[in-house]
Amino acid sequence: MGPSRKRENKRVTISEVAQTAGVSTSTVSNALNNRTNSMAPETFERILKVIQELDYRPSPIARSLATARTATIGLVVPDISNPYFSAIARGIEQVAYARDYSILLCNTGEDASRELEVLQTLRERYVDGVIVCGLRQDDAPLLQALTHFRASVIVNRRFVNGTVPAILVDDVLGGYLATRHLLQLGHTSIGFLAGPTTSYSGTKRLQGYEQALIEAGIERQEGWVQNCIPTAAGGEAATHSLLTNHPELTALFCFNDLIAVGALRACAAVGRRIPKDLAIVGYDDTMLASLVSPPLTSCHVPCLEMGSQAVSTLLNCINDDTDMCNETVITPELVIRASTVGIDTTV
Amino acid sequence: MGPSRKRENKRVTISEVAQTAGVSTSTVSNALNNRTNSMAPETFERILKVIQELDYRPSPIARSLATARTATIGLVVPDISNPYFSAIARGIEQVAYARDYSILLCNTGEDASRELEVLQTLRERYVDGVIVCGLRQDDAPLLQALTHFRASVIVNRRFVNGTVPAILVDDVLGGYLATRHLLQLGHTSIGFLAGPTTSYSGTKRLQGYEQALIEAGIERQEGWVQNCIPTAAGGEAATHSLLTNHPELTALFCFNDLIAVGALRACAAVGRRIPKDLAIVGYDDTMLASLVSPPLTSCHVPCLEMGSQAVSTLLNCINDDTDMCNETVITPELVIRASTVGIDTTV
DNA sequence: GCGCTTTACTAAAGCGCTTTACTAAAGCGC
DNA sequence: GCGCTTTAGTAAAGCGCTTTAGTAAAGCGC
Repeated sequence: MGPSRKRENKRVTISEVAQTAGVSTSTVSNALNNRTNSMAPETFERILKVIQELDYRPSPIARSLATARTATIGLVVPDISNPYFSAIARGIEQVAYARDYSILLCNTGEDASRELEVLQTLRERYVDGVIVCGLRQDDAPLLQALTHFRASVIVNRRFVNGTVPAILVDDVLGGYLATRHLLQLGHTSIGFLAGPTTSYSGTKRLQGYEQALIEAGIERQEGWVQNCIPTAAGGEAATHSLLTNHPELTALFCFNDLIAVGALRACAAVGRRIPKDLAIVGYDDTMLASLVSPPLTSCHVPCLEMGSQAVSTLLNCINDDTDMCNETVITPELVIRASTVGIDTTV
Repeated sequence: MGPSRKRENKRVTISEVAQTAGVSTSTVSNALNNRTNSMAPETFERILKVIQELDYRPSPIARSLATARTATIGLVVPDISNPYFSAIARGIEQVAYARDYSILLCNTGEDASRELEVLQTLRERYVDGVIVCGLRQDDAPLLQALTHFRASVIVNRRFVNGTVPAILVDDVLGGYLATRHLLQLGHTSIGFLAGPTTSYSGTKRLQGYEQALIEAGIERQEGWVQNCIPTAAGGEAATHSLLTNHPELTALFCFNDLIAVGALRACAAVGRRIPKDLAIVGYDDTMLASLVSPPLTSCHVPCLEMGSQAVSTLLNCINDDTDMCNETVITPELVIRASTVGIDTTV
C-alpha cells in the first residue's frame, strides 16, 4: 500500500499451518493433496480453515523439489509473432491453464540450432513435458534432445520411427486439395512456393501437389517449385522471380498465408489481376487469409484445436506414463475465396 | 535410445560432483556461481572438469528453493493471437532469453477477472516479476495484485499514482497525429472507433482525437465516437452502424489495425471506395496494416522495442531492487499509406 | 617465533514441501 | 479380554541446492 514495496514477503509455511491446526505437517500435506481417506473429517475441516485464515499458499517450488514435477510444460515455436503459431499457442495455453499447467514460452527465431538450445534450457528447468512446433532441425539431434523429457509432443512433423507423439495435419491431402482446386478451375500451369527447405510440412504439401498434377496428367516443370522464407517479404520476392522465369504460370499454391500475401503484393506491383491473371491459394487459413484483399483461398488448419490436442496428448503421456506414441492426424479443408474464384480484382 | 523411455532419470547432484572432485558441496556451489575470489585456480579447474565429465546440471528448482528466485518472469496478455501482443511477446522473449530468464505465458482471453486469476497463479509460482499488457481490470485490484511481486511492469497503461513502472505509447499524440492527418487531407467529419471501453489507451487516443478537432475548430458530434471490441469482426459491425447513423463521416480513425481491417470490409460490403468515400486510419501498424489492401495508414508502435524495454526495466527492478518507478514513453509515428492518400480503390 | 590477517576451504543448517516408516488407540470377532 | 485389523495420526528423512559460521594452514611484519 505504501509507496515502497518492502521485502517483508514472509510467506506462510506448511509448518505454521500444522502448528496452528495442532497437527503434523504430513497431515496438512495430506489434506492439501486430498488424501483424506484416513483422516477425520473434522481434522480436515480444521486444517482447511487454518489455511484460509492464514492465507497459506503452498510453494510449488518446494513441492517440485520433493515430487520432481513442475506442472509446467515447455512450448517451442519458431516465431510467436507468426499468426499460425500464436494461434496454436493460444489453444495450448487455454487447455494447459484449465488443467493447472503453466507454459514456458520459447522462441527459436526460425534458427534450427536454437531449437536444441532452448530444449536444453527447458530440460534444465525440469519441465514436465514439451510441445515443439515447426521444427527445422534434423531428426537425429532432435530425437536425442527429446529423450531427456518425461514426455514430448511434436506438432507438424513426424519422426520416421514415430517414437514421439505427434499432432499432424494431413499435408499431402492439403497440398492435393489446393492443387486439385486450381486444376478444376482449368489451370494447367501451377507454381508452388514451398517455404523453407527444411520444413517437414513443406515436403508433404509438395507430394500432394505432385500427386494432383500426376492425376491430371500434367507433367510438372522443375522450375515451378521454389523454396522461400515463410514471410510476406519472402513470398513477394519469390513470386517475382518465379513469374519472371515462368511466365506460363496462371496459378500459384503457397506454403502459407504469409507467402500468399507476399504473392498478392508482387502481383499488385506488376499489375497482375487476381485471380484472372494469377490464381493464388494460401495455407493455414490464418486470420490473414480472410482479411486481405482479395480474400485468400486457403487450406484451413484448425490451429486452436491442434494446440488443445497437443496438450491433451502430452498430459496423457505425463500422467499415465503410457508410452503410447500415437499420432493425431488432422484433416485440412480448403476454404474457397476470391483469390481463386472471385470477380477479378486489381489489387 | 531404446524404444521405451525409461524412468532412469537419475540426475547427477552437486554432492556427487563434490565427492568426485574431492571437495565439499559448498566449494562446488561457489565454483558454479563464479565466486572464485578465494578459491585456488586448480580447484576451480578440477571442479569444472568433473562437472563436464559427469554432465552435471544444477537443478534450478533446488536453487530456487534456496535462493527464493526463479529466473522466471510472468507475461500476461489479453490475447496472444492478436498480432500486437504476439509482437510484444516476441520482443520480451528475445531479451529475457538473452539474460537467462524464462517466460511464463498467460492469456486472459480479454477477460478482466482472469487477469487477477493469472496474477494469482503467477504469484504462487514465485515468478521474479511480471509484465502485464493491455490490462482491462480496474486500478485498485490490479495494484493490490501487483504488490505481491518483487517487481512488475505494465505495458500500455499508467496507474494514477504511478507506483508501477510502465512502458507507454504516447497515445494522446498518436490519436492527435492520426486525426490531424485526416484534417489536413480536408476531412471535417471524422469518426473514431474507440475499442474496448475499459482500454486505457483508448481513452488516451480519444483525447488526442478531440484535441486535434478542437485545434481545427471543429465541433465534435457525440455519435462520432463508438466503442467496439478490438477484432476485425467488431470493427466491421461498428463501422456499419456508425456509417448508417452518421452518413456525413468521410474519415474514420480506428483504435487498432484489426478494427480498421473490419472497417475496410464493411466498406467493401456496401461499395464505399477507400479512401475517396472514406479514409481510414489504423493503429499499432502491425504486420496487417501493410498487408491488407489498400494498405492502411496506421500509427506505428514499435512492439518489439516495447517488449525489450519492458524486460530491461523489469530486470533492473528485480536486480537493483531500486524502487525507481519510472515510465518509458514511446513516441508513435504515423505511417501514411493508401487507405488515406491512395489512388481510389474499391476493395 | 608470536600474534595477526589472509587464503582456501568444510560442516551443517536451512529453503518448504512430500513420503515412508512407524505408533497409539479404537474396533471387532469370538 | 486376547490377538487382529483398521483408523488417524506423527516423526523424520529426504529432494538438491545455498549460505553462514567456522577452521586449519599459510603468510607476514617485526
